[in-house]
Amino acid sequence: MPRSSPKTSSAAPAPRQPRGPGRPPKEGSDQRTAVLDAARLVFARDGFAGTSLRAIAQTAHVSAALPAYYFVDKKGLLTAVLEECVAPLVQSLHVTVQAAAPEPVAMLEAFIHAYTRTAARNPWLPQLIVREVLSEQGVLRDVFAQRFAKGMTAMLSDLIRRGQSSGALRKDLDPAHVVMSLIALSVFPFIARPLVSGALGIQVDESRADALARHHLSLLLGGIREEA
Amino acid sequence: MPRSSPKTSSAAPAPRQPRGPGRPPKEGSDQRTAVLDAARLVFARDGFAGTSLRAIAQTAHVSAALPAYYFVDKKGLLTAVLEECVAPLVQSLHVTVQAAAPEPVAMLEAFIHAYTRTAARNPWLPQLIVREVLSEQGVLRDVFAQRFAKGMTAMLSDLIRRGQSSGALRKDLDPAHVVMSLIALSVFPFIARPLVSGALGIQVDESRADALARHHLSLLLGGIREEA
DNA sequence: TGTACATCAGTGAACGCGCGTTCACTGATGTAC
DNA sequence: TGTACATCAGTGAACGCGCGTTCACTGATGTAC
Repeated sequence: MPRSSPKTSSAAPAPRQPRGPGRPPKEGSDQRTAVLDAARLVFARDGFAGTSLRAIAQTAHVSAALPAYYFVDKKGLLTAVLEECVAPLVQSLHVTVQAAAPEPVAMLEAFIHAYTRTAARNPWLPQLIVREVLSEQGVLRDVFAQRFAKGMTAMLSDLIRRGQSSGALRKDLDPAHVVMSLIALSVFPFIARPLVSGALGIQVDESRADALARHHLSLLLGGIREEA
Repeated sequence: MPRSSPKTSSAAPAPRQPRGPGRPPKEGSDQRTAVLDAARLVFARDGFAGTSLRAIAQTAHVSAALPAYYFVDKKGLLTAVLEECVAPLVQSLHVTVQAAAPEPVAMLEAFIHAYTRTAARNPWLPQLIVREVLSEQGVLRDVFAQRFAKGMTAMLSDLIRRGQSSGALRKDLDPAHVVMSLIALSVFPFIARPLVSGALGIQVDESRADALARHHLSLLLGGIREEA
């Protein structure tokens, strides 16, 4: 049993190596995936510090030693969740927005709709990011916050600036502040679900995702003040 | 040594009781306060699960047994933080907004400015609330989320509705959704500080609080679209 | 005033428990010949 | 094909550690008389 993650290195489908002796990884084995999925959910629900590897193992119906077997340690498991669960979603969000180019307002609409749908389908995503990546003492703050945040915010900032240049968007607002507000509106409903569904009575689920996105766009573009 | 918080029950200045025998609480003793302040900071920074009572004791420069002595247990300490640190700030926010009544837009401005100033002066506040009270498995979610959230959201919803009736605010937006967005804009910069100051380059501190509030108001009232 | 005593705030050391992590081991699956 | 062996995925039980919590105790501060 190798100490450095055995299957991780061979995670990419081996391109027809000489195939040394020994048993190859069983095709149908999905225990690694089971651990990863359980970790995603439990980390998001209970936080990194509040989660035990035993709880993850139990959720995944595997032995308590398996998480360490595949992911070396607890931090490695969180890293893997970000690499293998978060990264693809962020990447796909990027692609969707770029597909709506070049019209800035259209890209903005694409971002808000795509993000809202993604978050509604994967409620663990915003919770995990905010709690463990964006917060002050987040375990992987510097490593990953930048990795995902830099690209996304750069794209959005550029988008806003182009909108201002073309005369579609107000020029008296600071682009960075607008990006911050844009993210704030999109993200908040998913990280404060109990408040939103409890005190405000707003359902935040997949079926309401588009209605939510439409509200955000309407408010963001037009503001709440009645035009004189 | 009484098991049920010794000083907590006599925290309110005793109104000239018969004063039974024994030593009264030393006037200058502030160890209880020291623990409470340390807890406020460390809970917000590391999360409830990620914080040890020993860490709090060390921060407060008291013995490891003191937190339990004054606050019974870890949950009791968090409860006390909410009761004695959060509640007064929320209360004062209420008062400030009501003082701006009855004009809805003026109250909105008062809320955003007052909240932003409060959060900038007490960065632990939004972090603590979001992480430990509003999140799915928050330790005191049901007890306290409602206690603070219900009143605040009710006031804000009412305010938006009155603004719509008076013709000052757009009637095609759902009041509950507007309240959600209002809170989202105000709260987000403080819970995602590393993102906001890192990737977006926006400083979130006391000196910038008013500028931040002005941006939120401008965006919220007028939207980002250039008027035709 | 002095003396005996009650009560206080606060502590040091220990408790059992659950945690992350380790490791010798197992039995199924493969290869070599 | 059969047999000996290598390697795999995965586990059960144990490790030391830090945690929340407990409790007998201390010495300063007060009261009673």
